[in-house]
Amino acid sequence: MKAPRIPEATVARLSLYSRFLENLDQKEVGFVSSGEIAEGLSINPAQVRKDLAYFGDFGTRGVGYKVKDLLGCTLNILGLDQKWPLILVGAGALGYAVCDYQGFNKRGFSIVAVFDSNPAKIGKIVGRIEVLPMVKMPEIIKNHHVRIGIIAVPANAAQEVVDQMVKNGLEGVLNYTPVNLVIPEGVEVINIDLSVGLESLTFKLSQKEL
Amino acid sequence: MKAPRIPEATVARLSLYSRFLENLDQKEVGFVSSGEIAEGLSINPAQVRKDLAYFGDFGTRGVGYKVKDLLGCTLNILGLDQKWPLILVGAGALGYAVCDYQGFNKRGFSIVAVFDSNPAKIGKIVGRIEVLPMVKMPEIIKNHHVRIGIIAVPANAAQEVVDQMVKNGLEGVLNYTPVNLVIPEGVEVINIDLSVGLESLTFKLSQKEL
DNA sequence: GACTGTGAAGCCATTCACAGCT
DNA sequence: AGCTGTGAATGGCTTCACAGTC
Repeated sequence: MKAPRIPEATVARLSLYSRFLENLDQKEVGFVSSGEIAEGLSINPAQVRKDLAYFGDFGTRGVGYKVKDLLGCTLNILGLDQKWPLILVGAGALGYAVCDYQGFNKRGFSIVAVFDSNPAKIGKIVGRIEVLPMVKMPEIIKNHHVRIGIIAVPANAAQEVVDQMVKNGLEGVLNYTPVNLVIPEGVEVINIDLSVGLESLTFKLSQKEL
Repeated sequence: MKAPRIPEATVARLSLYSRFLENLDQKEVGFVSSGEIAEGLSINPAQVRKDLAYFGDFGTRGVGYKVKDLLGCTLNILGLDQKWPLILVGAGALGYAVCDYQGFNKRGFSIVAVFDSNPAKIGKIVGRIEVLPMVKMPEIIKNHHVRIGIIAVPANAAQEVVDQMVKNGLEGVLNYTPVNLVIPEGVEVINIDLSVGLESLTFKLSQKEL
């Protein structure tokens, strides 16, 4: 595998390709062209080819890409050929939703523990998993070799939570909180903002009136 | 207000600025510089100034921006000086989370109705709101002048839901489903993918090993 | 002195257009 | 004929650097 530095945007799309291919594979489609992928995802075909070509020559000219092979490659590149145990902090409504979310399970992720700082929540069951107190975090992370944590707590608790995660050696954080987390070099954070998109919509609809 | 076409990315950041300013205002901070905003959001200061300058000259050289004024302007630009009633389809865990999400309420959004196609869910209460059957959608949309809908259903139901939304005149859709929705020209869709970010993380962490 | 507003430069990403394979 | 892989062209966004203002 050669690695001439992959654009951020390409990685994000790779995830989309991979899921798209999974669907095709389930429908037992054998081959697919860049044009078909592009249409299914509302992307430019050249974009699809260029993205895939970063990682090697997967396609056959005149034919397209073999679904099974390409799917395997995308999973491989994304690191999904290995198991990624996750921990989740926050047993509120958002935490429940994350546990319940099919997109994680389907792709081989598994949440091995849910934590909450509220004593009233400890012991409750969130999607088959018992909620644990925060003090158990070090132990769980070590025993399950967890590298990634998910933050689904109220905004004012987010920094405190990520500090603990970092202290316990986590290398990646998925942050559902609208907070700009401060983290040391070497830890990766991905922010998913549930409401910025809504305000893009109101902006656009407001503009329409003019 | 002049409008020389605003970059997509600028609009997204405007939402961040606006929330950041709201926090400052609550702390009764009077003035703020582009550098301070930039630091708080991990952005380049020049970026902040350029973004804000698209909409007019809000700042004072040597001083910075007046928090209250700038906050008002951002809200105005984003269209948040008016009420945006929303409907939500999907009374599962994700739907609960969306209803519960403080980011919407704090910014003046209100969900006026929750719909679900599952008869077992009808009549249940989601965050003070009763779950209604899908057939009530036209009536609610008309009576409350709803323009934006939120989709939080399982993936396989998403297209069907958006079709109904469009048929009933909605102009904007916030889609939490990992599905590429097909919609007619003139309807705005924002996709928020809860899991793509996680796969960016696994990609990066996998690369680290090399 | 401090900070904004902005042309110019630089960088990244997307799209085009076509050569090359099957 | 059909579709991939890719240099070249385009377009958009970000950053720099500095003139202008308080």
